[in-house]
Amino acid sequence: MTSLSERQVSGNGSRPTMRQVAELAGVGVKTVSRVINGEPNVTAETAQRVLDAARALDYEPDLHAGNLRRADRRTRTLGLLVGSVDNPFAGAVHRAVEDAAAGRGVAVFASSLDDDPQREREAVSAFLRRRVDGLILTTATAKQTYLLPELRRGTPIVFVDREPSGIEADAVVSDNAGGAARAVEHLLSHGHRRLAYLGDLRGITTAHHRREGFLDAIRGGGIPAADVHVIEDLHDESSAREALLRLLDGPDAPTAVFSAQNLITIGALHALRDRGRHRDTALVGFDDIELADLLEPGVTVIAQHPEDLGRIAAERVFARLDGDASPAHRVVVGTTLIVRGSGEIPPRS
Amino acid sequence: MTSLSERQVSGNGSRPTMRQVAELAGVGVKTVSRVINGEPNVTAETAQRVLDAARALDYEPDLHAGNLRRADRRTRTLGLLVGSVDNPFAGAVHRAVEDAAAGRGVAVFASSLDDDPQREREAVSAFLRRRVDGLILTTATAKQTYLLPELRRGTPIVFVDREPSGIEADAVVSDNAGGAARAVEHLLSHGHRRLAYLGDLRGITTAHHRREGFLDAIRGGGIPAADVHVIEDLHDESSAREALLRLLDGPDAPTAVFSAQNLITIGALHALRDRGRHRDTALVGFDDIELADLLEPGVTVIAQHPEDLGRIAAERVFARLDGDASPAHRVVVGTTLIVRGSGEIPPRS
DNA sequence: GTGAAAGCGCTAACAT
DNA sequence: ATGTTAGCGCTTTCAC
Repeated sequence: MTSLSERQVSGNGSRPTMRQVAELAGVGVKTVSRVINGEPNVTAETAQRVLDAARALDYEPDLHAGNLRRADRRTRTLGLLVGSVDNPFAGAVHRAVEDAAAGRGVAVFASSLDDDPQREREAVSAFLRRRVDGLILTTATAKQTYLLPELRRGTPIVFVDREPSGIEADAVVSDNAGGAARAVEHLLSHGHRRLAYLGDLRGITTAHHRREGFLDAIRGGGIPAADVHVIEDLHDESSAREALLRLLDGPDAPTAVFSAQNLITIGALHALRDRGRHRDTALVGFDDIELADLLEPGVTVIAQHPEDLGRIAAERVFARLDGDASPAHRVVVGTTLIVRGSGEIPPRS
Repeated sequence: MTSLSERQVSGNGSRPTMRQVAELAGVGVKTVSRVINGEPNVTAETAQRVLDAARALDYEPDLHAGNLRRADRRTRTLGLLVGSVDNPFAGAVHRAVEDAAAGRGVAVFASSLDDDPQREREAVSAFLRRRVDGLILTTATAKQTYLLPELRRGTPIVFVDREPSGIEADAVVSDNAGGAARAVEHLLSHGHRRLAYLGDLRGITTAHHRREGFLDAIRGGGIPAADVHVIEDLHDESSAREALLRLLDGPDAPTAVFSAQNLITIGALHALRDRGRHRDTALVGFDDIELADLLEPGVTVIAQHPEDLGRIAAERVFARLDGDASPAHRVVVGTTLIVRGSGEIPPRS
């Protein structure tokens, strides 16, 4: 009859509004609003009429429209920035954040940065335009001063895995230096003196701390620096593999290797296999890897606890949203040495 | 001075609006809107004044507020539902969806279902309330008729990995039956007759198709059904491990095993190691697993291509959003047999 | 090239 | 217990 509301989209396009629900139920919009939001002062009977109407129309309230006027202006949405959602470590962090958020009716946006600072800026902006209530990030930038205005505005920002720089904000990180030192001590205790460090891009704070922990322990063990190979700026499996192959083929091949990151560990494992040296070269990896226990030898690792990192980071966000105005927290999550065989191989004599 | 705008939140709480940017730039809001959205009819000079003001205030436009009145009503947001963001298969799908979406300025919500139908309903509702432009889901429900109203309304809904039921919608799935059959043929060609099938929950369509493919190939190979163990309703590593341990310890232990899912494969690998049977029992897994090439023997698998599934699913969503009103597509992505050793072990004689 | 007014779907504040 | 009015931050429409 009326041609006013005709649409030419592929579906019929129309989404029921609260007004339509109100009309069908024969009540005012505010009554519908009360029912949908579980507010008091509605008789059970009216409430039922409203719910029936909503059901009949397959009504879903528009959260964003409501937010525009709502006092707390919460979108019940979080933004998570990680290296890549495809990485097992990030997946575990993500899952923990999601679990903490789901209990509060909060949905999670995720974005992969591939350690590209430019992507971080864009992803943060995309999330802020969507008015996320908080941000959890494994930063890819050297300094995060660009977040200062947003932080001052009251948006909870929590750094996970990597520490912030140029900004005082909550951070939840692994004990990178301690874990790396523990790996070295473990190798030294098995008699090794010629060690190699295979590390990630130097600009990444975790890589820096792991390297420092490694070198501190080397010094503490009285090992001359000349006996140690420090290879950095590796960033994926293939570069790590090639780097270790070069070491194995060169003079003074290490008798023990510390690989400072999961992909680097996998690259190192490949290199050792390539040269048939996996049974006479010790290896300890930082961050646990899938199936490490089924390899021969099993891969000894310094395991991180990504579930804890993610959960605690999410809890920090919610604490801030709940009004916690205390100074920036820095939470350090311990690492765990998991002995499986590769780290206990003695030096070749 | 004015106490009207005082807030008691921890930050100063105020977020600049387009109006404030307009005032600072000395122009009307509509002009700011034009600049922010890259619309024509603004002189370069005015545009610069607006951009300067926006920069000075650290202004981020409110996408949702704009959407309320905007003609296309697109939030530039997608909802992705997977088994768990912590699973490598889901991670790869997720990453592919994200990459396809990022190019279009679309952000992605992800949610883990743990194969719980109830969680699916809640997650879908949470996404619809946030007005996602489209939905990509690895469904956990037996029937998805509850999505019919939304689909008719024009919201693109694409099923990935598992086929829909009770609803005609786009679907992108692996060739589950074909891949499973290929696994069986491979095992039969190496002389096996006593096979075992270790499968996921029967309610899951992929599990069903893999089982059918397995049984078809068994029949095609002239193997009597009595020589085959079919174990179903396994759903994680530990249940798979225990199930295979029981088979290995029982009479008529299989000489070859087909594990129909990545976690099941890992459980099976553990069981074989537990009994020291990994070198004399053949194994082919469905879905590739990390480090499969470094195990001894290497793990032969029917690899899926999760990146393709995710990318194609996202492309379907965008095609629908761009007006494609053709009947529901069903895209089948092939699988790849990767020979690594475990699948080529001959039967014990 | 620019801006004022109306309105998107909802909630706050204030009726009744 | 329920409804009415204004307004959230933006885009649309239309005037200049």
